[in-house]
Amino acid sequence: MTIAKRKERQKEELKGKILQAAKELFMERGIEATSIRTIAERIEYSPTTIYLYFKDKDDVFRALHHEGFILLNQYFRPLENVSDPFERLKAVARAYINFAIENGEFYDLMFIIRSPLDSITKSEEDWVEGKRSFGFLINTMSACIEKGYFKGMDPELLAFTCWSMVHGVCSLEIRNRCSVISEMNQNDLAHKAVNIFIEMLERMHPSVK
Amino acid sequence: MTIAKRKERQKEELKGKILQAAKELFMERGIEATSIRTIAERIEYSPTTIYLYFKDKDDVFRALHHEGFILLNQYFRPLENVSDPFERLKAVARAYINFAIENGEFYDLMFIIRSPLDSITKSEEDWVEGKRSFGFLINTMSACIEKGYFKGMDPELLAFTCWSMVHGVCSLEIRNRCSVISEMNQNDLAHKAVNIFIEMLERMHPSVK
DNA sequence: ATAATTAACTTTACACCGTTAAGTAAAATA
DNA sequence: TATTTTACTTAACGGTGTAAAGTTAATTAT
Repeated sequence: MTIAKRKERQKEELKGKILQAAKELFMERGIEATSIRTIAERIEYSPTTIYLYFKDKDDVFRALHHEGFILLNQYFRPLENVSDPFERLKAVARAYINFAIENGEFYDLMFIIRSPLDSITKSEEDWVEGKRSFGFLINTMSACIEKGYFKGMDPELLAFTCWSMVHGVCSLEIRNRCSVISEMNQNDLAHKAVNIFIEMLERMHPSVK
Repeated sequence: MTIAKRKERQKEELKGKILQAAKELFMERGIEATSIRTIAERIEYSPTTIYLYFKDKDDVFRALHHEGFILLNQYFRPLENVSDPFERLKAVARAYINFAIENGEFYDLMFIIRSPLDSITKSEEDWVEGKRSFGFLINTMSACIEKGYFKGMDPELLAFTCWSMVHGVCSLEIRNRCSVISEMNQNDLAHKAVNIFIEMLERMHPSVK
């Protein structure tokens, strides 16, 4: 029966190789240039072989989408040690932006692109990493509220609002919509905008009023 | 020479028909399903005819992109009558969201999609409508600052921050990233989030401090 | 040991896409 | 009437995702 196990392992290995090639290509050349055929070429298999391991192209990118959220959660994990919830909230915002800047293609796939997500929200099971990410934000927000920040507000709604703002900055940056801004402000624009947003959050704290 | 004029007119007419067909298709079925070939089919010409009127596919969508900004500016125009700058700022935010909700495909094209913009920022000339849109926001913001709001802040940076937030909400909505939010909050999520943001802006006003 | 079955992969093919080059028929000009 | 120009089409190239059928080697059954 050990021979069956080896086969199993080999299948798993090839699946991994496909994913690895897809990841490399889409990080090197972007998602647009990553086709089933180019993936196949890189691993030296015929294109249709990929369909023995993945349902369709979306299925490949769904796997990368999943990896993206694991990576994002790695950005978040160290922040669990920031004990003050409001400081943690600010740190989350900054970590999120750094993730976006350092992993533009992943960010695109996870939060901007249309295709593979429709099938994800239905499949639920691998979406758990996504929920963990947003969960961390909600928990942080709830802790803030418990500590007296943003009194009387709905943590989920407030978390979404913060996410929206930070996502807005990141997606405008990634999709090149920042050219309307004068050159003087272009540098570090994302962080500058988020600093303003954080300042707004600070002013909402009762002690500042 | 009147015959030449008629010809000129007819050429202009066909160009208009192409654009109209493209617009219909992309509003009905989305940009993905709007190909040169489907546009050609709808106007009952061969696909290659389109290339006699537009440089390439991007050129077609650049024209629609332009139309989109004209439409957005129509949402903004009535707000010029709102004399109080802070009220105007709030109205701009709401108008922007309404535009996005009521013209999802246009919004996608104007603020999310990758393709046709790279060529736009270079061509400048039809980008004027886009500049008018953002200019209106900046002017409003400047008026706010002049009136004592957001003291000492950079109007451009603050305008960008506001835009980011509102864009974040709209793009998460359009690209279906709101399913993490509980059903209770799903209704009118965009406006709920923006209301929170506006509340933050209000708290930044010195008189509230 | 030989025959039948299954697994892993490839070849071929279909229907789409954007785009270019060559061809055509009618209209305008010489 | 002959020539050129205009407006358009046909055919074709190289790309895409994907399904069906074919192939070859390994495994299992007799």
